[in-house]
This record gives sequence, structure tokens and C-alpha cells, in this order.
Amino acid sequence: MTAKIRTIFMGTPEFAVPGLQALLKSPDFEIVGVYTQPDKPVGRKMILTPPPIKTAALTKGLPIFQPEKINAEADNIRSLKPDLIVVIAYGKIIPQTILDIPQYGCVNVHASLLPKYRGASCLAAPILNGDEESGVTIMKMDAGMDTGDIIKQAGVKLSAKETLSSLHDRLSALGAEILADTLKEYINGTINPQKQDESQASYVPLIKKEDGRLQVNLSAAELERRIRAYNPWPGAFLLLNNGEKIKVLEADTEISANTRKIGEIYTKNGQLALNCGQDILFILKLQRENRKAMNASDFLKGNQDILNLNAI
RNA sequence: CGCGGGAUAGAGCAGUUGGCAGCUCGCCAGGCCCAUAACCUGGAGGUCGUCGGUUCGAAUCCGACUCCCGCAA
Repeated sequence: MTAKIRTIFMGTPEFAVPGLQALLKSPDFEIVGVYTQPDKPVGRKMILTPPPIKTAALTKGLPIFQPEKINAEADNIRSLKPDLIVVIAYGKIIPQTILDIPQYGCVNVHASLLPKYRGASCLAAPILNGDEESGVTIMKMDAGMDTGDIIKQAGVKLSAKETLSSLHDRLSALGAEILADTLKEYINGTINPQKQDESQASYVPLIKKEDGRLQVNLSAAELERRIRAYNPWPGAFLLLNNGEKIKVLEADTEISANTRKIGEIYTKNGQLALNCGQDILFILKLQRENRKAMNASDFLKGNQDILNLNAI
């Protein structure tokens, strides 16, 4: 490679920031434009807030574009004369007309080991399913949803305490770590992208708020996985029979058959316990509405009344 | 001005017709027991978020401010 690779970066949330920084650090890439979603009102005061990628790009003085619709951007993108477009969690489908513009096409970083977990909730899915590993896939984008040819993959082992948050950070960093080198190998022709095995493909849908509801008829193990997979968003919560919602931030399980009712809340050996459809869920860390998050042991000191309630 | 909750002992919480500041746990000292997340006795620890106002008197009523949080996005 003699000249720098003219690159457009498209991304929006925190997940994409390390990737952008990795390309900025590499001497082989020149970021000629950054596409990100428009600022949105966010937070308690509904303050118009720029996406993390915009904030990162601003500090480097990069040209930023925040169109509502990417479809109409073909002319602008052409004028930037990109050799390559790198897309990490941009948040919009990129049309074929744009995919075709750069000579090296568009390359995407996806946070799963494709073809498994195509789609939106690829970070939560392996935790929900109790998988032992996940990873990132760098692929050449095509018009489908995460169906492009695979350039490179890297895996990570999931720990028994993996949360959406921890996996997000690990995969975000991992993707950024291999990004620059992988792109260079791809452009040099050292790597030949491989088609995905369609027979192994699976799709995961967008997580909805209501998915965070812990349904007590499920097994303790399943609930515990949900607590990790939905932490911090959308958050796993118990609905009590007084109408109150209690967020459960951390829990443990105990295999135990007993005669208590499903949904019963009690203490066992000083721990806050919930009887589930199967086995017992020990709630270790929780958050009552309008309160701070706290350990269950602290919570019990001033909230013994919860023992008269049930989860429904 | 998107809606709403909160700030009281190390922790978690009570505490409005304004009138000496409480509970549970923890902590310290001692006791009891083969033993215990057990129990008993005693003790330390708070200018009740900040500033101002009303009052004989304010954690409590009024005003301003700071910080924290839930919903919603």
C-alpha cells in the first residue's frame, strides 16, 4: 500500500467508538467522512444529545454527516471519493447504490459469530442461550441483513457472569483490535472472503422493553441468564402483586425442589430468595423504583415488607 | 420548561394537627452456648443535603439551590 486508504466511517453508538479510534490511529487509513445518526433528545431533561461517534469525531475535527435518510446521500458519498466504507452499528440499512460506490465496498463489524445471530440483539442472544462463546465478524456487506461474505472472525469465551454490558465492551474492543489489520489484509487480497453457511444462519429480533419482565414460571437458571443478558438495557425486573416493579441486577441460582408457591419471596439463610417455576433464584443486587441500586442484604434491612409480597 | 420520586447514625429505612431524633442491621464492650446469619445486657455514632424565610420552637411549613434516582426517549 502506498497511498492512504480513503475511508468513510459509519457508526453511531458507543460500541463503534473504539473501531473509529483504531482506524484513526492506523497510518494506513484516512477518514474522509463520518456518518452517524442525527442528534436525539435523550436523558431526564430530553436534552438534544449527539451520538458518541459524533462526539469522538468532533474532537478529531472530522467532517460529520447526520442525514435522516442515508438513501439520498449517494452523491455526497461519491464526492468524498472513498476507497472503502466501514460500518459499525450505524443504525440504518445501507442501500446497494451506496454499497457499490467504494472500490473495496463496504465492510461491517458485527458482534456475533455469523451466520449465528444475524440481526439486532446479537449481544444479548448468546447470553440468553447460555452459549459458551461469542465473537465478532468482519464481513463484506451485501444488501441482506448481516448476510455478507466473512472476512475474519474472532471469538471470546463467555464467563458465567457475562452481562450485556461486559460483552458489549469486550466485543467492541476486540472488533477494534483486529479491524485495521484485517482491512489491510482484505484490501491487499491476502484474505479471500468466504460465503456464510446459510444452513447455520439464525436471526435475533430487536429486544423490547417488555422482554425484561422476569416471568416467575420460568426456571431460575433461565431467569438468571435474562438478568445478565438485559443488564443494563432494557433491565430485568420483577412485577410484584402490589404493582411495583423491582429491577434485578444480579442473581444466583440454587437447585432445589420445595413446596413453596411460584413467585413467593422469602429469605433463606439470610438471602433474598424467589421461588421460580423451577429451583430458587437468589436476588443479590436490586433496585426499587426511584431508589438507588443496592445489595439485597442492605435492601432487607429497611424493606422487610417485601417478604409479604409475591412476584407475579 | 417531557412526567415523577428521593436526600434523616457506617448501611437500609421510619418519622406532618410543628414540641427532647427512631427502627432494623452493622460497629464497640461484656454475657450465654458443644454450636449458630442464634440469643441477652450495655455503649459509641446525626449541626435530619445546602442557603434563607415563617415561628417561642422546624426533620416537619414556605422559597431558592445542589446532588441522586424511576419513567419516558
